[in-house]
Amino acid sequence: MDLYATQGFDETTVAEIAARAGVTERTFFRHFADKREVLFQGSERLEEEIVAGIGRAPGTASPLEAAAAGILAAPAVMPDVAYARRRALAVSRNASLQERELLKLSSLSEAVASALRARGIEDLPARVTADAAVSMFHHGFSLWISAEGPDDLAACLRLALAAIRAVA
Amino acid sequence: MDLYATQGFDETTVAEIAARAGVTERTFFRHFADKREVLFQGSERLEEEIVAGIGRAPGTASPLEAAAAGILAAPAVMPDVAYARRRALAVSRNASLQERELLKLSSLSEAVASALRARGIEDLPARVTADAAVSMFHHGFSLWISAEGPDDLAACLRLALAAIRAVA
DNA sequence: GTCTATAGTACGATAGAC
DNA sequence: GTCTATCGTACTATAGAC
Repeated sequence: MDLYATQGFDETTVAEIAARAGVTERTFFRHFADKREVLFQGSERLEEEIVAGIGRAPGTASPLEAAAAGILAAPAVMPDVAYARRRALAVSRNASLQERELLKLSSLSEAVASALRARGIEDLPARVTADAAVSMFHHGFSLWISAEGPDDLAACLRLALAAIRAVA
Repeated sequence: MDLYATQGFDETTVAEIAARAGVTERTFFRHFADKREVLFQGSERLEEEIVAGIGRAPGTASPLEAAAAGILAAPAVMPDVAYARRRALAVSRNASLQERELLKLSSLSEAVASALRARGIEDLPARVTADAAVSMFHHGFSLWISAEGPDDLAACLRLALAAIRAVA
């Protein structure tokens, strides 16, 4: 993060990162599939937490309610806001990092859809509800790290959910 | 597409593509920013058509109705279903192509959100409605190139829209 | 840990089109 | 006479093969 923040992502080589960490380039690639993956370490953990949150939702909950309950479990595994802002700045400045972020969000959508199908929801409704949940996470998170939104991530997520509900 | 289909994307070099086209590698990179971009040529055109469709929606339309009207303008600029299937197969087999596809969809979402803001809609509602529209496009398109859905793209898009409406 | 292929960039030259 | 298209070469860093 220090190297990315001071020099930029493209201007930072794997050799520099490895040297800073006291290992060789080859060791870096043993731990991370590629140079970008360093910034996406907590993503599986986040996905698991959200899926677990959906599992805890009452059986009477609607698809959107269940999915939203999952997203509201996210704050438990999020980093502090200062790190989140640093990271978001780096991502916003680099298209390839944005691509990777979108792939992670897409993976999250599939995990949510799968959890909804496990609750007996049909395929197409599960998929579009999962997309809505990811939209809720995405814009709630953006609000959180922006200057305007509330300091509390959960409050930001609820604002995003309210906006989604108002659409229909 | 022939090379990607027979050998796979990773196994196809830019040198091979350039040779097949009768130009040099250098010329290839003049036309395409990178190797993946070849498969995403019509994306700006699609974006323009959708934005224009939103512009033609009546002033009385709700945000979701206006956005959906834009998406329903998409079939006018889509390739034939056989090509779409070939292309989708190549993308599904390669993570980096999926990343690029998601970036294009993200760009589409921003364009839709911008068109909605131009209609006087506030920022957050515009963003989540745009995400819903992209979800409609994505799943309608998937249905179209799958074996199950209707042959008509517009009919597939309407099915996706109905599923989104049912969520809330 | 070693070796290597290939994507993609930088800089530059040439030449046809209108 | 400007604009745009092609091509040449040298180079670096990523990432995969072994």
